[in-house]
Amino acid sequence: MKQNSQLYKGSLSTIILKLLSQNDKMYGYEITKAVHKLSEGSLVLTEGALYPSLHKLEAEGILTTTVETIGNRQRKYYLITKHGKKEFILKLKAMEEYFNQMQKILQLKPAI
Amino acid sequence: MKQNSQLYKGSLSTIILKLLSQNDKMYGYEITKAVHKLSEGSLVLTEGALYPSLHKLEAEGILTTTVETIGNRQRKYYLITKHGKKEFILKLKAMEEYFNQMQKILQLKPAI
DNA sequence: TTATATGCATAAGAATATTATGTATATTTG
DNA sequence: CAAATATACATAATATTCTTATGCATATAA
Repeated sequence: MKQNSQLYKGSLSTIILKLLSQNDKMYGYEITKAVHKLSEGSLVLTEGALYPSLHKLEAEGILTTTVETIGNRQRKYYLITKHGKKEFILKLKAMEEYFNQMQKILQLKPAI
Repeated sequence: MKQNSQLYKGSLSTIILKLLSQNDKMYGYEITKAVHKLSEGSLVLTEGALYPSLHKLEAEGILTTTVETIGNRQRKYYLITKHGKKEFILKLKAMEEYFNQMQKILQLKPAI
C-alpha cells in the first residue's frame, strides 16, 4: 500500500480476509477499489502487493478461487475457506492487541 | 519485535522516538527493557532489529549519540535532535491516521 | 565458579512491500 | 473512429524491516 507504506506491512492479509468475510466472493481488482473507497482514498493497494498476497493465502488454504468468464475476460474470484475464517479471527485479535499496545505506548487517543 | 512480528514492521522507529521524546537520553539495552515493561511483556524488541534501526536514525540526523563509560563498560546514549522531533510528530500523525483507518475498515472497537 | 544479566554489534535469511513492466480486453471521450 | 482510460491478472527486480544466529566483552547473582 502506498503512502507511509512501511506502516502497513503485515496488515494487508487481514484487510483482504475482512473484505472476504463480509462479501463471500471478490476478485483482485474489486478488492483494490474497495480498500480505496473504504479508506476514503488514503490507502492505495498496489497490484504487486495484492496478487502475491492472494496467491500465498490460497496456497495456505485460507482462500479458494473460482474463475468466471465475463464477456471475453476472465475474473478470478477469491473465497474464504472455513480454515481461513478461523485464521482471520486470530489475525484480528492479534491486530487488536497490537493496536491497543501501541496506543498505550504512544499515548494516542483512540478514534472517537 | 517478536510475537505476531509481521504486524509491527514499521512501528519500531516510532516507539524509539516516543521513548526518547520523554526521556531525553537512553541507551539501547534500556530501550529494550522499557518496551518490554511498557507492553507488560507482550512486545519483545530484538537486538537485531533495534541496533540497525538506531544506526539508521542516527545516519538520518534524527538521533545523536554520546558515549559514557560506566565502570569498564561503554554505554552509547541516544538523544533525539530538533529535526528528529519534527519527524516524530509526522510519524505519530501518520500512525494515528493509519490506526483510525484500520479500525474503521476492520470495524474494531477502540480501546476504551 | 558458573549461569545470568548487561551492553553493543553484524551477518544470513525471511517476509512483505514498492516500482516497473507485460499482456489483454472493455469502455469512455474527444 | 481513434485514442485514452479503465478493467483485469501477473511477475521480476529491488527495498525495507524484521528474525534468528552469532560474536565479543564485562558485571553480577546463585
